[in-house]
Amino acid sequence: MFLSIHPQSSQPLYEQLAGSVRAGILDGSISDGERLPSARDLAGSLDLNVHTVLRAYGMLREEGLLDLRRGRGAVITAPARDLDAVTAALDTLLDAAERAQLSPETLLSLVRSRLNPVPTRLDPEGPR
Amino acid sequence: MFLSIHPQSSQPLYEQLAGSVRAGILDGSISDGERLPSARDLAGSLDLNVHTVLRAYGMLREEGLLDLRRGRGAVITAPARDLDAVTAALDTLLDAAERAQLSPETLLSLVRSRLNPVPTRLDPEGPR
DNA sequence: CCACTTGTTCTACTTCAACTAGAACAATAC
DNA sequence: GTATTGTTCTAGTTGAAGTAGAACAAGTGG
Repeated sequence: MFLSIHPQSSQPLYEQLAGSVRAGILDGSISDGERLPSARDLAGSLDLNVHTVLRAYGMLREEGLLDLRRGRGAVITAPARDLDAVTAALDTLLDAAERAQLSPETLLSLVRSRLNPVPTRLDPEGPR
Repeated sequence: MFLSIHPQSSQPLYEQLAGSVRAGILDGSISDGERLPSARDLAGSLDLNVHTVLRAYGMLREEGLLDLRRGRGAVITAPARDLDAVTAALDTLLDAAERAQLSPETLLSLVRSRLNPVPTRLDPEGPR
């Protein structure tokens, strides 16, 4: 199981860690029912703080990917998914984006705007 | 021209602004050669600081989307792009992701990892 | 030439998320 | 019971984001 962290990245550590677990689930290197290291252990081996690891674990639980219980630890609860269509579509998208000479930032903006049309946080006044 | 900003969003204001301009270029509401408001004007109408707007403008310039010159302002330098293939591929991807029951976070992680395999900032030690 | 506009480049300050640190506590495993 | 492990606090540091003001340089337009 490869959980890699880049301390110099602009992405928050807990995001990186959660993303790493998600990627592991998708590519099959982490399978359903598998037990992740305890937060304290993982924090030790990745040289992170326990709270940072627990924050990532908490995110994954909210996404339904992880089951957390005291004394036992973190267990993957990811249903089997068929990703062939997703990876194929992603390949097509990246190819099309390259042909259109879209920068990575632009493509990410595009994807983000489709995934999250409006900010979810409380926004009493709305857009200006 | 719609440049909308959500002050409550988790995304930085300058990122939102840059993303809004990118989106405007893509959907045709901002066209090549068009002049954006001066940083001071835009900051006034969006209720932002001048530096925040200039930071967004600077990002867009680095991406080759904007030409900045003193006294004249900000002019779009976006080449015409054919986005039909991109939007079609994006539709397919979102559909496939929904079928596979991937959360938005997971899908974004997936796209990000394909766009940016390794963090670009200086990272003397590499992953741990 | 001259006044004005506008980006460029500084310094300085505030705010807040991210991260670290330590501790006490509660549920679970063995 | 004992050890493990997540849960929940408080508290502190760090750095990016954002604001604020000013001086400056290169254009625009009269």
